[in-house]
Amino acid sequence: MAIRDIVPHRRVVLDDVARMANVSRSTASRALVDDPRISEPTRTAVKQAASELRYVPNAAARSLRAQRTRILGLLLANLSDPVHGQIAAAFEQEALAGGYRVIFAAGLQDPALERKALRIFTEHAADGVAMVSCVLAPSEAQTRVQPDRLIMVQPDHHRVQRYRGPLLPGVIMTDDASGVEAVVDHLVATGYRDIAYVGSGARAANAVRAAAAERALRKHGIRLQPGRFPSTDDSWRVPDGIAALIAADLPEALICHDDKLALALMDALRRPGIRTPDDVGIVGFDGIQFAEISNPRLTTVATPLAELGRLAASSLIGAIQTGKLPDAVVLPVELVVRESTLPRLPLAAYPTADV
Amino acid sequence: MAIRDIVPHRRVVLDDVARMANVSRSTASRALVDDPRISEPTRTAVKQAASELRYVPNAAARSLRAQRTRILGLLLANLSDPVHGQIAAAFEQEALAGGYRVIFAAGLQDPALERKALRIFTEHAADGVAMVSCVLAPSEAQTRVQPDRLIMVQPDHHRVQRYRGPLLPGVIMTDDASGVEAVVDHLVATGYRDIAYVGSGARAANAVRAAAAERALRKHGIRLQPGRFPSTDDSWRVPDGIAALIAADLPEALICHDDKLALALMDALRRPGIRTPDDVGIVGFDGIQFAEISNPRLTTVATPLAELGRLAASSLIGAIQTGKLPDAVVLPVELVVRESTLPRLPLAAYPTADV
DNA sequence: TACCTTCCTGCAATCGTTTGCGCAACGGCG
DNA sequence: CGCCGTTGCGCAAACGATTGCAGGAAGGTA
Repeated sequence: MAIRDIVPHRRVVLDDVARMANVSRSTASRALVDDPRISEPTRTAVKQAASELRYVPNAAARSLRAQRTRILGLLLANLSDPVHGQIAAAFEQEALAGGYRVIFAAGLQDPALERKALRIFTEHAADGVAMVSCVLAPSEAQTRVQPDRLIMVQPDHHRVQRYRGPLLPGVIMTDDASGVEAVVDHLVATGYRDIAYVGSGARAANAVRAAAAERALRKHGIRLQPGRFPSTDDSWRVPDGIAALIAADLPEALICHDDKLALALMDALRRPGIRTPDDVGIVGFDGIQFAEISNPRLTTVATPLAELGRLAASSLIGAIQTGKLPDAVVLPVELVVRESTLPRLPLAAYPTADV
Repeated sequence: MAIRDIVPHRRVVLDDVARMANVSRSTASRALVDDPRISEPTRTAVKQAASELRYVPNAAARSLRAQRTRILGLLLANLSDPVHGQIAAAFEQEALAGGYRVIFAAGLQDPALERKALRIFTEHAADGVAMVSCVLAPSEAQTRVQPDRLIMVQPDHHRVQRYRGPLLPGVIMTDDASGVEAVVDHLVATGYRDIAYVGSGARAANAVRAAAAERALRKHGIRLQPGRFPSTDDSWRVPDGIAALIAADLPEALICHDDKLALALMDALRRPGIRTPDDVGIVGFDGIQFAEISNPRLTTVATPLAELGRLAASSLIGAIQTGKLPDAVVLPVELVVRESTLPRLPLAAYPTADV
């Protein structure tokens, strides 16, 4: 039987394959998934027919019947953000390796958008959902998707809020508090005393990092003036107005909410003529790749971005298969000291540990 | 009838809604989509029941019957890349606004991965597919997914290869050649003569940009030595070896394959003590946001990244609805001159046009 | 009363798979 | 020869929605 006898102008379906192989639909289906009940010659014939016809199974039909979609929903703050880009890439790769597809949505720190995304995931009956840096309360999220198929990635709020109870399963946290503490210790050890925090208004992690900075500084007997400088919005440029404000009341060091802000701030401060690290030390958070090649290279707290994505995906897949969500985990972060918080030295004298 | 009488521990389906509203499944279905045949009171009752039961339609069942999934497949080079992140974000947003969901895959410049992704899109019966910066030949891609539902985003090869024939519909191109030409004109006008190109081996756009640089330079009577410097791989660090090579044979200006490479190269050249722009002019390509805040700020060719994403999505949706792919289009790019190709001036004297 | 519209609703088929169950055919064994 | 266990396959029923078609009720007209 030739291909053209079977294929009109319609998608090839399982029946076509079965017909070509002279077996029933059920046999064809079983042969394609290597069901042991099917004999070797039949299996071969079916596979041969399938490949000849370029048969591609229909995921919707399969999902409908199997009650399993092999789709993972990934909801994150912002697709274009380098931090989330790295997480997303790792998530996608891990999911693909496990045989799962990923459907994405950006929450943009907007609860309404996040709800909408969760609804979409539910419509598509995603087998699992991961939320990264979202603003929706975990309790609400759990009412909107199957709570035992939900992974949330977020900073460790508990540590800062001196929370002692048991942790929710399925939460993957980064130890932002320790990171900020390491930053403060480093700054103080380097000789900085007048230290300020600059936040990025819209971001979910802001409160945690700011509070952690406050506590860590207090440990050294240094007081952080809350609200000393206004928070910036989430854009790539720090307004000249804010830069001028900071320039007029210049601390010795600035802890920034994240790397992007740190880099943007370094740039904005160049206009009023303030140099890093000569005039002010600057440190970021996240450890994005641009921080490694900025000028000066940026001191930051490296978070395991790829690991976060991988772990979220693999935890989810594990939860789907075993029905059990992994316990909450707090991933360590690492202080990476680079040029932006060091007294100016000959370039060759800079530490090269991270190169 | 109370909710608990109807909902055991199973997902709510249309039948449940129908039963609660005392109508048939078909009436319930029609009421939910505001079919004019359904009377007002019935419609209201059904909607009331649906919301009370928190009914969410099953996308798989709907797609199966309707032969339309409202899913768009987006295949791009690299999810974690800032360039593609911006495109992806815009694509997702536009798709969502049009009522479409996006399923992603990263091709990583690997034909095998790209084929696999296309197969996945086919399995999910995506209504449309967009490929951004992919390496698969358009002709092959067209055999693997419905060719009239396929958008490809890529640099304009034709311009460089002096191709004169008709352009394939459904292709969205960026005018890389003009961009590079503008760069060269700018460099020459600024006084640079000894100009080299540094490529990034794995990237698809590399050949186009390199060839365009060669042609543009020839126009000014300048010869580009092909292979003067080795291509880098796609990483964030330029190996010290390559930096040393360049330092030893330093041109007056370097045209880099993209912004990431340009920034990485500026950084790598700092170690042998070469400063930008004092010792060498450097220019990138793409116009990523970090190029606006690097030190020095980077001269680059801004490509309309968000527009690319939006246009890809809206073209696709248009093609799905009208059945007709839009004609090929070439989007203009724009030279943005910043500090990295200017003689060192007092900071205040720099052009601020793009600030 | 008979008949025709108009409006609203329900029946049942359909989309393309997976899968529980039943049934032949076959060979071995007593 | 009769019985039984295996092996290999097919029948038909799901999964949850959409939709062509038909039918019942209500109202108007001759």
